[in-house]
Amino acid sequence: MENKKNFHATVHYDPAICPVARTLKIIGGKWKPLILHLIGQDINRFGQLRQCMPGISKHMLTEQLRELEHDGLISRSIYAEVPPRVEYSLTGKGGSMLGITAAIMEWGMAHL
Amino acid sequence: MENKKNFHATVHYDPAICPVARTLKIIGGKWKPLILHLIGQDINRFGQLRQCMPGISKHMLTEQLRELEHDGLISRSIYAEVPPRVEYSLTGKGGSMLGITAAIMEWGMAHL
DNA sequence: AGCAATGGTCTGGTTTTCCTGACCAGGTAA
DNA sequence: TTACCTGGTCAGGAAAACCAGACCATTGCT
Repeated sequence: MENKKNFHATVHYDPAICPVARTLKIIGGKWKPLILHLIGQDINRFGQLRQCMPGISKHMLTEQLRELEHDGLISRSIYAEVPPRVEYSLTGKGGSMLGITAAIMEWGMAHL
Repeated sequence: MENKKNFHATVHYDPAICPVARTLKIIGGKWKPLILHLIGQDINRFGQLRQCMPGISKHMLTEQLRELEHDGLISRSIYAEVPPRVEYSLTGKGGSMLGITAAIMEWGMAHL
């Protein structure tokens, strides 16, 4: 126990290592799991996503999408049409998040 | 299409029904999934939880625990010792959240 | 007397999150 | 000409989340 008082109550746990804590740093916000879930359902255009997230502002949605893209979870494709169309899709890494959103959905269906 | 312009882009989706959105209302914060995960690991005392969540204040931890208790996910037991001991444990409903935290943990282990 | 231990509460202030509403491009349709 | 489409950007401010540090009770040890 070295220079450690109160040994019996200490917990040997490193949050810098904990995969739960670290994953939550990436998707721990208010919107991100929902965005990933929606894109996974092929709701993949900016306007459609907004419709599905009542109350979110354009600014915030843009910001969240940029962060997800930066973290390599989604990719963004622009189609040179008129008016221009933008589609978001899950990357492999992003698709692997669907296990989490599926667990969330299952819980909701069972308990709400 | 009734009185609906721009029909082709509308999405038929009700967020008040979406189990993902509704579940996120309960555990969508910064700390709650981690708290549930830790209690699931038998890290169940106030002081221990604090150690595992660097940066969280006593006030915030108290608040989150109270909300989880209010939502029926955890229960609180006080032992009349000196100094008094308090232990938190998962209810059945709370235990069923471990599927979600497990998915989060798995993702973290695979991708970080 | 003075300190340690646990599990908090409370005040006051900072930081993060989030929203509203205006604005933009560039083509198209009335 | 004027309005509309998409997918944004930007300024400004409100609200929510969050933190540090002081304080409290009780009992036992020194």
